[in-house]
Amino acid sequence: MLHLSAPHPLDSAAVLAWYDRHARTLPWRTSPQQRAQGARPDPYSVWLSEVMLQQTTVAAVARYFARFIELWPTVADLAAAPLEAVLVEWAGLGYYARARNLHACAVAVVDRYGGVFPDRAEGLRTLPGIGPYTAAAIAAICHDEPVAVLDGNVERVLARYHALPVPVREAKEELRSNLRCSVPVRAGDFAQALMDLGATVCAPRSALCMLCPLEPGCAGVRTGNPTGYPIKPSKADRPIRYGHAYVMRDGGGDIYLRTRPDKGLLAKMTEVPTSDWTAALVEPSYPAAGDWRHHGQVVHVFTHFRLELEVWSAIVSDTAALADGWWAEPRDTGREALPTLFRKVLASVGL
DNA sequence: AAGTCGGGGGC
DNA sequence: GCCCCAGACTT
Repeated sequence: MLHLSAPHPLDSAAVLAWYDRHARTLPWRTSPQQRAQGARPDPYSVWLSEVMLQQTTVAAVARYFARFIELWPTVADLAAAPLEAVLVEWAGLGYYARARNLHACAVAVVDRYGGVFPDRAEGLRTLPGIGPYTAAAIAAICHDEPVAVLDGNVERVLARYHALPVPVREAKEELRSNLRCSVPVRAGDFAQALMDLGATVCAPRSALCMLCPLEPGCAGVRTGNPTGYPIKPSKADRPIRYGHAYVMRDGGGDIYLRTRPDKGLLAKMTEVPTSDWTAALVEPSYPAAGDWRHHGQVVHVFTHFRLELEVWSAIVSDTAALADGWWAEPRDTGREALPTLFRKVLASVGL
């Protein structure tokens, strides 16, 4: 089914001219001026930033990016690091499968390609954690391969430009093939230009069309309601799950921590023990004997459900049954792979 | 094609 | 509160 009534190439020259004047300065970016003088971005930095930026804002990524580059300046350094160290540094950024795939990808690049990333999107696409978007982005930005770089920003720009009459998901491949026809020689700058355009001019709730280099051909402007696009699919309501979290401390004040299962939510990350998370709250079932004290609730919102945990703490003496985890000093929890949820739990008991 | 997978910033 | 973010992977 075709949804682009009159597909025509974008004015890529106008987009590039806009980008030459308005490109954002980002830590992982090579500016259009630098690129014009022959500078090429480092594929490792581009890859690292692209993975971190998946479904994640620039502001949230900046500190993590700097820290990873400081700790692991090359893909070989990252590949040589233990996965546990990578998870510690990723903690708080979310979508932890990205961190596991990041490490697996680094190992694969070293083992399969001698530490050099493939230069074409087709080759990049075979690596863990690199999907259609990321493969295209790396190949375009690093080598100017003329591929369509289609992220959420660009989807919005194109949905408005074409006044796309259906949700993006139903027309994604059509948008991709159409965009491919508009890619100029400066493929990397063009890709970053469209993403900057979506982030600054053609933003989710505001469209500054008078500033947009694509305004002359934009069907969304002609409808009089460009921000009405993209059309959103109906959203499912978020269920609530309930449970208990048990913060245990030994006689020395150390906190009992353990590793979550290999698969599923927050896989392989560090946690404090909790009950199952269920549709209705059940009575607490304390993991060890002690004088248990209630500390109120922690509420945490995940993508597809909302979690409300009752937080309990106790000093426990019989620690024999707590053998699968370890005891950590409160001052050392910054070096544990604790997701934000469990940092909230510790904070609620004053740790 | 739909579901799973975090967390935060902006409004 | 709600929306969305330089998406990938599984089923």
